[in-house]
Amino acid sequence: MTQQLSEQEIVRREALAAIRELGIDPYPAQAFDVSHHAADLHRDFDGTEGTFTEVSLAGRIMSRRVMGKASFAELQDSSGRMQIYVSRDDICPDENKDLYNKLFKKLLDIGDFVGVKGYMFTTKLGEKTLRVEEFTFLSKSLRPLPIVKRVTNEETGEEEIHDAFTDPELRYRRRYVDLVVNPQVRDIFITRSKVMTAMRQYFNAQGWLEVETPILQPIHGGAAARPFMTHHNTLDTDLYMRIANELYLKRLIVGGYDGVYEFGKMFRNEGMDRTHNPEFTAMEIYVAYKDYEWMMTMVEKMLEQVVTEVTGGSVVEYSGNQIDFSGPYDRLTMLESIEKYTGTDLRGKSEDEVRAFCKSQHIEVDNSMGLGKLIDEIFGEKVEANLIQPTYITDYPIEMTPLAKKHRSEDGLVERFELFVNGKEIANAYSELNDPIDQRERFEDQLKLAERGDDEAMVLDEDFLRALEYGMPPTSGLGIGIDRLVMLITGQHSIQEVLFFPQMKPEVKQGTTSADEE
RNA sequence: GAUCCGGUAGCUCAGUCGGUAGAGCAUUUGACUUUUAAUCAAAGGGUCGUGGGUUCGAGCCCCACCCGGAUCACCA
Repeated sequence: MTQQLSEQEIVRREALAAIRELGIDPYPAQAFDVSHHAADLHRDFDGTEGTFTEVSLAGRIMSRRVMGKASFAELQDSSGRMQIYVSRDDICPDENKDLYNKLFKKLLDIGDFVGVKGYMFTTKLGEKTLRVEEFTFLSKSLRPLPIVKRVTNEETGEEEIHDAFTDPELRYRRRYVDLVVNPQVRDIFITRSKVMTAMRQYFNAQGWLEVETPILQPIHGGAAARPFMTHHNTLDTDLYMRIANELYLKRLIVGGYDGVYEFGKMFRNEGMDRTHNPEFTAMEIYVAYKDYEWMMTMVEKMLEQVVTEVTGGSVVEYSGNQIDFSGPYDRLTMLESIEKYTGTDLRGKSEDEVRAFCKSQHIEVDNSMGLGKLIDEIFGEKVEANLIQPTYITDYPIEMTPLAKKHRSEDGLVERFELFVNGKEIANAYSELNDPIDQRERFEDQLKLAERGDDEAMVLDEDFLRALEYGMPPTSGLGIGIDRLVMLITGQHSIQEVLFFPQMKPEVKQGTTSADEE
């Protein structure tokens, strides 16, 4: 495959060859010993001469200002940037000045990796700077990076960004470039990692076990969604990419663990938009001998701790709302929430009465909708968007929740809650159904839905029923959409901003014609 | 899936009424030993997303398609 090189790419390849001609390996194998990171030096060096005299840094050259025999450059490592001062006679004490005159001034490009050793000082303009005594070339960059310039406006004191690398398509397709030039993007993923670490620490401290369960499943159970299908050649059997791991985690509770949790990718063959990616991360946890009321208390404690550990406080700003994750959170049953936001109490109402209410509220309904579906529609239209502060909605209609236990006192409802924040669901939990006979009937109800054409109805999993027949303790289970939680905590409005590599259509290469599909 | 917006130099963008393709940064050459988007002088760099059409002439108008974004519908 031949590629058309731009002028700048040709120049960089010529520089690569010239570096080799100087006897310098542009891709040396040996390790470079790093003593500090840029952020450490900005924090710890107070300007006192004679401190920080043996400092070595490594990273990319991000800018360079050459003034004859002396130069300034910015070196960027994983922590940030440090200005370096390079003087010809410092790095070339002998007669041969090639290292400065040729390598540093001519052959070095923005994006190249270098290692520098020297001592810290403060320039007359007050910037902490590393004066370089030893300069080591570490890796050549053959493609120009986008040049993003940040400058502090002297009048307003605000940071202005020039020539920002903002095109979403390029940013997502070349996330590595995005991460190099946009530090705020790097920070989002650091926060994402911290969120997951803080959750793990919370669960591990309770003695619950982190587990892994199959991604390739013969039956796509545990949720209502269209799956991806694949095929195992040796077994000659079709397999599904999991849409949920719920049924496997419950099998582990049957097996005797007190608590199990899994952070896992789920795969759903459905539409994509600002809040949906075909693969996404869910955290599911199951704890024996507990119910959904206990789970609500656990979740609010856990989220308060996680948000506080990650952000330094319990309040997060999102879409102009101050969202406070400190518990306890409001708890409303679904019917109470509808009464609160519509003024109408639907308790004890018949399906026809509820349908008439929908029409009076201009909510679109059709005759295939049962009572549970109608109530869910009203909730979605009238209530959901109002739930800005973390709020538990409890006690859902039984029809839509085949894996939850029937309510201990309310007919037609199940012991389920969802946690809403900023008008969006971020967690879903049940007192888990552990009655194998009831569970079989619920699966059979789902089969009837499937026969009526519902391609998202849940599939009957005979082995899961067998596990329940051996006996499962009363258990509460919870799922949290990690991507959406991270969106909230980092203030992002697109799931693509919290996934390193969001799903994209394949890049089209020029000159190729794609065969017609279908 | 529907509607709207966008795709022009390595990057960010401008491009008037349809009449020779523009700027800043980046790149190249030169000057400069404490710069701060360094500065100064000069130069090179384009299949205007793809394919058709209208026209004497298309970045611009028309049609189709590709990619992306936003909104809506469905879903978590």
